[in-house]
Amino acid sequence: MHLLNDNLGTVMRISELARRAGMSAHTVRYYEKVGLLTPSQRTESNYRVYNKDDVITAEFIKRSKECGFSLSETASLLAIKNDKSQHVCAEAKQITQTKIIEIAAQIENLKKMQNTLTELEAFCCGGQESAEFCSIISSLEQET
Amino acid sequence: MHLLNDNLGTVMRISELARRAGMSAHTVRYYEKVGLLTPSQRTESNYRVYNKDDVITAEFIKRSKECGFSLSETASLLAIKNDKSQHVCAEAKQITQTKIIEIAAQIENLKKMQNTLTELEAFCCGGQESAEFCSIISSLEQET
DNA sequence: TTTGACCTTAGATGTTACTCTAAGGTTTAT
DNA sequence: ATAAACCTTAGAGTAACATCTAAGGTCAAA
Ligand SMILES: [Zn+2]
Ligand SMILES: [Zn+2]
Ligand SMILES: [Zn+2]
Ligand SMILES: [Zn+2]
Repeated sequence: MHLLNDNLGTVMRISELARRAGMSAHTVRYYEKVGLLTPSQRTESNYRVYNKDDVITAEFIKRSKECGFSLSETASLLAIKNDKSQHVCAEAKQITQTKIIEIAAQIENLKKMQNTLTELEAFCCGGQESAEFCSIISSLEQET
Repeated sequence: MHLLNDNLGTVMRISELARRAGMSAHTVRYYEKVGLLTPSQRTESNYRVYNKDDVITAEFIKRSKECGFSLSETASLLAIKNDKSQHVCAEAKQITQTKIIEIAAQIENLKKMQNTLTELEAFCCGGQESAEFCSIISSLEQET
């Protein structure tokens, strides 16, 4: 039986949802398994059926990930989104601020690495001579 | 039987090596399993025995990790360190440059996240009112 | 009607780097 | 002698996030 003659464009199966949200169907099923994205219906033959709201949810997840939120943090944000009247701004802002701090720490750490590596690199000739006196290797060997 | 009466200070068991290199004994065994750090001997009762060179290797691994190298990249660097005459500076420099580029990309990505999050956060009141009009949630919901 | 695209499930696999457990043997100090 | 502290192994578990497989069912079109 055809899925949705009178719903064309508003209702879709997994591949179309995945395409629209920019993820694979595999990933969509995975998100369902971990409770992030449940299809609103099933066909008689048990195919997942998604609607416009599901697309919004899928895109929400996508953007949340792009902002650096983990799936578990995304779940918290989705819970707010899905029942806004039962949640307050403070919750969303808290999650966001925590993430900002976390990312700042990661950036700091990477910058330190970057500095160390740049120093290491600067003194290495990078030529075809033996690594016997390579500054990169000897810096890693000895402390300070 | 006592381990090493005539070797005190130069030879040690796993806990001492771990302590000196700032890692757990578990982790040392793990590094052995993946081929990074093999004890130079075993006692009669099969305890791992490490010497000064092993400490240097363990510290090498530690510093390499702190520079952002993965265990597999660390393995390549260790291979150079352990047979310097058969390797050239170009190899070490190549690994280092690749890592520098990789880290730069990570920093860029995190900075983008940071900017996005900071924008999201700026417009959210963070108060105890309903999340109905929360700018964080609605930004994640809609595109652009 | 048959091909090919699409869908279903449970569950295995992959990555990176550990971290821990169980069940037991060894060493050292009191 | 016995307890505390240490060691051994194989293998399971963790985190985060998928990714893939096998074995099969469904659907639309040529
Ligand atoms: Zn050189
Ligand atoms: Zn060099
Ligand atoms: Zn508000
Ligand atoms: Zn808000």
